[in-house]
Amino acid sequence: MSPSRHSGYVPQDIEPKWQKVWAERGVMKAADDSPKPKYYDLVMYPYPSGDLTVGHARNYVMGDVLARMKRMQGFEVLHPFGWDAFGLPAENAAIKRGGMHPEAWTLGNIAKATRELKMLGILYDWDREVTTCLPDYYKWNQWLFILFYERGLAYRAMAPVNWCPVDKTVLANEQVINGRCWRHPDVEVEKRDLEQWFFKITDYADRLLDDLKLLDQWPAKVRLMQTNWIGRSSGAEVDFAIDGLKDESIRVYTTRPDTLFGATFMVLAPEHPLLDRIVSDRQRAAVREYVARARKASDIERLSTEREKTGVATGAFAINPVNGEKIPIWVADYVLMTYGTGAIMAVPAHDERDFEFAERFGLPIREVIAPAGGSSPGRELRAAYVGPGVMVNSGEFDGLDAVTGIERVIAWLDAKGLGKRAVKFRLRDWLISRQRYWGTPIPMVYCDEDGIVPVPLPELPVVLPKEYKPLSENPEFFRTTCPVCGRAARRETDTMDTFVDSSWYFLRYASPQDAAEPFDSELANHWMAVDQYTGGVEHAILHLLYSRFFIKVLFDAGMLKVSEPFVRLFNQGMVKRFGQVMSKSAGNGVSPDELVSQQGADAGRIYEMFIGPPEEDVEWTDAGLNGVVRFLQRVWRLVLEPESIVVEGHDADGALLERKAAQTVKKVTEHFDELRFNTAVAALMELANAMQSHLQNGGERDATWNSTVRVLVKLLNPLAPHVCEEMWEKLGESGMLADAPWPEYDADAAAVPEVTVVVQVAGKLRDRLTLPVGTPEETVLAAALASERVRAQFNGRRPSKVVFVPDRLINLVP
RNA sequence: GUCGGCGUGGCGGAAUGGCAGACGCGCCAGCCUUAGGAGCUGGUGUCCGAAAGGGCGUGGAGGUUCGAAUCCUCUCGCCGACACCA
Repeated sequence: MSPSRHSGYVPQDIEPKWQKVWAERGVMKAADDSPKPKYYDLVMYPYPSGDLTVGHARNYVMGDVLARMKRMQGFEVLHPFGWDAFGLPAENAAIKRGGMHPEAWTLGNIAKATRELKMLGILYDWDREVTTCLPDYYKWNQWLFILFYERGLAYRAMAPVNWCPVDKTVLANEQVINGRCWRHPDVEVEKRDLEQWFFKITDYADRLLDDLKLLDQWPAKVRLMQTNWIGRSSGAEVDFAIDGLKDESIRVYTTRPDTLFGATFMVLAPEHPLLDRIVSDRQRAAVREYVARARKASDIERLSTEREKTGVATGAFAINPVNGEKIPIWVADYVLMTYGTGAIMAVPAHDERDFEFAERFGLPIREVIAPAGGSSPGRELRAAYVGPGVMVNSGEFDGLDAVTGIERVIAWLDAKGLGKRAVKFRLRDWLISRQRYWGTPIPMVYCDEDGIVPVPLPELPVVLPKEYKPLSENPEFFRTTCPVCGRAARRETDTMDTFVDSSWYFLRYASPQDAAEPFDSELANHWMAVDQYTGGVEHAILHLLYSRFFIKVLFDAGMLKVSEPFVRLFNQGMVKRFGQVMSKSAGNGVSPDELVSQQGADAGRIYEMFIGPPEEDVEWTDAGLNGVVRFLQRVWRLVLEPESIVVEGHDADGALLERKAAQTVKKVTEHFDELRFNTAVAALMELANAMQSHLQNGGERDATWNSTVRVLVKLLNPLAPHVCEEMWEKLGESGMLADAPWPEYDADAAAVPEVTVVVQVAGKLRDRLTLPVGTPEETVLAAALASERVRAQFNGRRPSKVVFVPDRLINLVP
């Protein structure tokens, strides 16, 4: 369907015209020194995959609609854009295209996507564009890395990695498919221990958790996901002596110190350092074999909860500190070395996993928490009881409520020096090393004399060599001299996780050309925090957590005054077509190019917003798009060719139209602010329908009409800026619509006169009804009837009176 | 398994305690047209009825309330996140 045939509305003519005007006038530029209040409107910057579809564009349209409204409302809007340009796909594409450099592929995609975004009329302040693969940007990744290092937040440690023995390279988790290499489906991935760089995010675990309370404009779901990810638990660490070994003890962590008397065995993780020392000669061979098997098991096997528990007795015994009991020590892979102390006291009566293990290996189960009133001595447990109850079989603690018991037992342990209160987190430190070419080189040097030495700041950036091959195989890159002693030394050849790039890019937008530091503190403090951050829910945990971490570190370093980066967060849904997420590679993509050349950018923008609730996944259909084209044609006719509308009646009501316009101002303003774009579009369609009825019913094109026309054009402008700008000009208005003030909400004009009706039964107040009073008699009647029906149905009585509040009282039923 | 979300016409969805189905798609009828995959007008939850009118209706069952798609309990179904975190 072509929109051009039945009105003067030809998007292909007007859209390029206005895009050029906006660019010339610089309406999208954010002034650092503006007296207006600032508004920082940010969409998550994309990976330039070369796959830009109207699906991704939906996101950017949302950001643009908000930016355009905020500008009209008198805010100085910062609406920048950039590219998450390092990363694996560029390397894969380069390999696939034999010989193409990742940089050429990436920059080519960026150029293409930029053109398409402009074509949709999305206005970014391109002067502030950030591209993370350019030395101008990644220099500051290196600078920040050294800052973290100097603050004790970057450290090196051994960590297991996925290793492909054929490619002799480390694989990302996503490149391991069913325990095998993605490029060699018949080759099993090995676990190797390598020295890796970590950021100490766990130092900030408490603050990252506590400050979630400040983020009241984030989706509850994301806050919950972060809470679970950080996973704070509190309990106690308890030392168990080892039978026959005087100088060693094993420390366990438990959240249930109240069940200490029910510990009937102990379990160590296969990697536990003391395992080798305590194991009995008799069990040594079996334990060795078990540990070797556990190491080899793939993550998938080991993590499966379906799998039956496995384990081996060590032959050693621990002494339960509360009662001196000797309990066997086992080794089993359901205990993780990476959480707590790598050792647990097993209380099968009150822990499901321990129960399962005890059943399997015939270990004793002793009840120490009895459900209230349910304690019968010697009763047999059929499953672990994890509910509330009273301590039993627990010596001096018998009879205590379990919750109180936790505190008492901790105090008791503390007093005797056997244990203490402890808090543990599920969150682990952030492993940032990547054995990849296409990323930010980690700016460190290894010297035989001086050890690990950061590259001096004036020597940054450590530039990625042009030649595309692994850095560890590129002597020109890794051969260097020690910044301290000047002797030959070796550079770090790992690059950084690209999540480092994205953890602070929104700060760089504040001073994108700053050559002295990653960002200008004063400007960053001016623009931060981000008022609206929009992006996919797939980043609910990592990107958002890492960014929050970065901001807190920079806050502590005195470089920022805000301690949280994003005030309001929104996660939009995905666009599907033929039931699948839209993408070029899936063959179901619609490109902005196609959309703009067929229906125009404005129709496409409105459709993107009208297609469904912004947080939901939506299905793209061509038929739905046609409805929006019709709407724009109708608007064009109403605004510029009203005489073409056939008059069929003579009962138009100017007051009604005025009220509708005022109500629409309120609705659209609120819905845009709340990002409920679909209902905002519906409200605008209602207004257009009301205007059309008005003319058809013989309404005058008087002052009310003219102001309604201007309200419609302004409210529609953020969604369909090209056509609105054109209509604005044709209406003979001076100045650009982009700078025109947003319509004022006139509450008086919008108010539907209301009255509160109080229905009384037998003199007692029973009901209040607030109702619009258009024609008073009808309204009263409607209210009364509704109430009467209710009374009749419910208790057979009828209302005796209807009371108008405040000033009238009438009898309804004689 | 645990946690969270969602169930409304032929379809996408409105309505967050007050006339269920706004708005749009699709469909039906009519107008206009040489023509229509355009435009305009009217209709379109379901059942009874020629109509006026009325009955039923928000996955299911109960409950709270004068009043429930909306709040509570249970249940069924779908989707998402986490997944042995002691």
